[in-house]
Amino acid sequence: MPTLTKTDGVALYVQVRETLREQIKSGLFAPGQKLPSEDELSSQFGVSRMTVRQGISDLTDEGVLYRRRGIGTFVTQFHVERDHNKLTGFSDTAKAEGFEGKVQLLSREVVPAKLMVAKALALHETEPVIRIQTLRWANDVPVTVYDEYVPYKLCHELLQEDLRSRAAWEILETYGYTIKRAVQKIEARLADTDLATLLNLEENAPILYKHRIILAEDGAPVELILCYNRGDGYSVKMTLVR
Amino acid sequence: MPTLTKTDGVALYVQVRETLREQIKSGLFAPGQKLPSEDELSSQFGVSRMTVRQGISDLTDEGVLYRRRGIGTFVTQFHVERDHNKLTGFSDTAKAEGFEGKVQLLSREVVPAKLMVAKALALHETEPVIRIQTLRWANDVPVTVYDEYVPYKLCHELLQEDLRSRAAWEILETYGYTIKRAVQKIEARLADTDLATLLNLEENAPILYKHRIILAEDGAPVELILCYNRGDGYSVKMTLVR
DNA sequence: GCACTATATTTGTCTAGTCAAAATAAGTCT
DNA sequence: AGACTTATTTTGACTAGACAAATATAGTGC
Repeated sequence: MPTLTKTDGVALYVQVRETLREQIKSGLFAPGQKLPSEDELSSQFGVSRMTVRQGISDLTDEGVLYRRRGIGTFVTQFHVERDHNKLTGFSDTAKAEGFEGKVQLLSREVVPAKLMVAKALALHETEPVIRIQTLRWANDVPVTVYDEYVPYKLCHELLQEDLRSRAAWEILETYGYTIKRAVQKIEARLADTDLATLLNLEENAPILYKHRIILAEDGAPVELILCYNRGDGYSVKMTLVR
Repeated sequence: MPTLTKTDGVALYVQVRETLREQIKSGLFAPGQKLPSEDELSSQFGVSRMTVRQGISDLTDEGVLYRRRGIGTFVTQFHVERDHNKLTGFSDTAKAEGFEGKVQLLSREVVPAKLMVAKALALHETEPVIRIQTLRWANDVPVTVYDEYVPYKLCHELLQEDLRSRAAWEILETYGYTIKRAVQKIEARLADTDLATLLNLEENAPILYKHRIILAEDGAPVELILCYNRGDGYSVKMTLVR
């Protein structure tokens, strides 16, 4: 059994969770297989049962394990990719999916908020917002047009920052804002002339449109992103829970 | 303070959670406001602090509350609708969204699994699957074409069941299968002639295409749904977590 | 063989504490 | 006034137990 350390600052339940995840990934616990009971694990790891439970709970939430009262804890059969519904940056996604990502800045300006933007960002109309338009490339193919809006009062430094590797909300994180979640709405649309030109498509080609609001820890909206993805070859993945 | 009952079979932490949710909804705790400390709540509710914490943790996972160590627990500012990423049936959705839903059965037959279907359902090619095609209406407008596949060996009774109110996976639940999650892929496409006719659209109108695999508790796929939504007026909502 | 019963196993819930870490507020010294 | 220290509050992590509920298993009686 692997030994846990009590002094390196990593919580014991996190060490338990990651140890189990590693053992599952390595095949020590195969899909469908029953794990040792919580009592057994707690004595093997040398921690209390509640600590083991916290680690296991994280993995059941992720869908790696499932529990059945009176029977035991099991590894789920088919490990579909599980990290959907995660808010990740473009460069991280590029790295994970294995393509070369490039961001081309189209424009950056301070403009008064349109009604739609003001509504999404809980501002008054005509309040100044920073608007950033970018074109994103994957392996030298233009895939997405980004139209981002951030309240000017939130972070005027955004006008100087380098935008080629990070989205605006990732920069906001470095200024002390804690980004916790985002809500987005997905629709199917058709490319207008401008979009078609930028994305190198024919007019009326299918476009996956995303309306995304980035929320800080306290639930306050910090950014609005309107996102136009070319329809061919692009898809959004998500998991639904009963 | 509301009294919790120890005998009605509802876990105390669930009662704490729902009491807090009700108090927040009623405005007793306003957005941005600080909740009483966990110690205080535990003495007010008459339960241990760990029990209070479990209730609060559920609400932070939902995004209703957020905690800051050393400071306190707070109500999030803007209550965006939170029940995204939930797997719900068509009639439940209709009820929640407030439209009249109707399901029209187009065809139901047993066919050998195509490669794509076999792959999604972890079957061998040509294994028999039940294919169900339906057209779904909202307020007498055709909005979605459903193309569902269920392994024949899983539940042949599906050939007799009434499909007008429930999706196949909802019927599987009544046969003892525990549905826990689904993974789906969303794309933007164009309507072909058949789809355009069914959905009363012009050809090449935008279509939101969903490829959804329903998974049982143990992670085994029990159903594949190919879903074609008309693009105008239809959108998928989801939340992303950092 | 079949229905029922007792027993052991395992997860779910809960308690009553402890200590640590982070943030705030008050007080103290220079 | 400003920097530093100290005490207080609050959440985070953890322990070592307890009992309940669900399931499986073995045994018993007919």
